[in-house]
Amino acid sequence: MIDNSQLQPPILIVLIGPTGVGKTELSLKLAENYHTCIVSADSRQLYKDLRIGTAAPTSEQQAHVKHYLVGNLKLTDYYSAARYETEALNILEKLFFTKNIVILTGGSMMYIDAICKGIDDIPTIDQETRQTVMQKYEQDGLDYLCAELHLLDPEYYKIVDLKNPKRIIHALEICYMTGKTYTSFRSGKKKKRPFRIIKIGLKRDREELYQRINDRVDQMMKDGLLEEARLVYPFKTLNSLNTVGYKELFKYLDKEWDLPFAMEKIKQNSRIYSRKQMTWFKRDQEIRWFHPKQENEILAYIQQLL
RNA sequence: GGGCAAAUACCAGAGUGGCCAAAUGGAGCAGACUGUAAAUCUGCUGGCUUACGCCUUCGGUGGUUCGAAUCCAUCUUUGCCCA
Repeated sequence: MIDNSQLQPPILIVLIGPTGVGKTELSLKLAENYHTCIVSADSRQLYKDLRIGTAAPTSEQQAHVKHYLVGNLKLTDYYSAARYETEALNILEKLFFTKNIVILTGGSMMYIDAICKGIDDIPTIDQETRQTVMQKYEQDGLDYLCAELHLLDPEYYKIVDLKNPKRIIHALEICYMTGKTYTSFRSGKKKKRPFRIIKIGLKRDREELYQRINDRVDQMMKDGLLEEARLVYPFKTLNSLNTVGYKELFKYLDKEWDLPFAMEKIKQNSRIYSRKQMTWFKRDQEIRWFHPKQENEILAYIQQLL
């Protein structure tokens, strides 16, 4: 007597798509349908104090379906895609003890990839190194850092975007801190996961998506986004608040912009972000695309793969 | 009715005789992406072309000039001022 279902690896349904496309709504339906829970892959919904502006699932929604990795961080907490990979995988491992299907949803492209493909094990940079490199950057400029990188990791130097300070700085941080090249940590290997992955992409016509984004921003304002922004204003320089919806309102609070303009900018930056997400997702051939309304087709598609 | 100023590409706005298809910024479009990624960065943005290049543009028309977005005349529109 062999129960075949026990031999099948569990399944992670990955629901992705640009901001405002309707992931949350559909993820709830799928979760209900499969009597399972949801793990978020959203780098900003992680923060407890950014509920409204990140369109995080509401407490009612969360009472209905259990969510993981939503609202569990303080704005001051250090976080990264690597940390996310570790935490999310731990959660998934536990969930798969009791569930055969779990849903992962969110729009943070790199977080999704961290789960599905994995990222290399690269040490986390300590404060001291971080400051040292930052100081060099500010004092000597990007060209100096590039020259430094050319010496320390010529291989990476050849392929990096030499105009992108973030990349150069990070590579140098690794070199300084570990005494090894950044290249030596870059395996580029896809990690094996103990579960199957079904990637569902949600997309809408651009016009339709933009309309939803615009409407959603108006709704957020009605729901108290400005108040939320005021509360977190003291932390505005933190990376966690380099976030669409907040950075624009900080400009308003700083009296640089008037409110209607700030709102227009939130909408615009959200639209830009949605395009950036699509650019990233387009490369991923594993994604099967649907319109959010095609619930039945989506269910049928999943069914056929189970 | 009179006087003055302005009109530049999607928008704003530089350019005031050749180095101008026209700075710069914004917007738009496309792209890159392994550690703070809602971050950061790149390219394109008059038409045709892979490109060299060619063609059509700087409110309209007509001039001056080897050559005009730039000078002149005139018309139109807009803003301001005086009546």
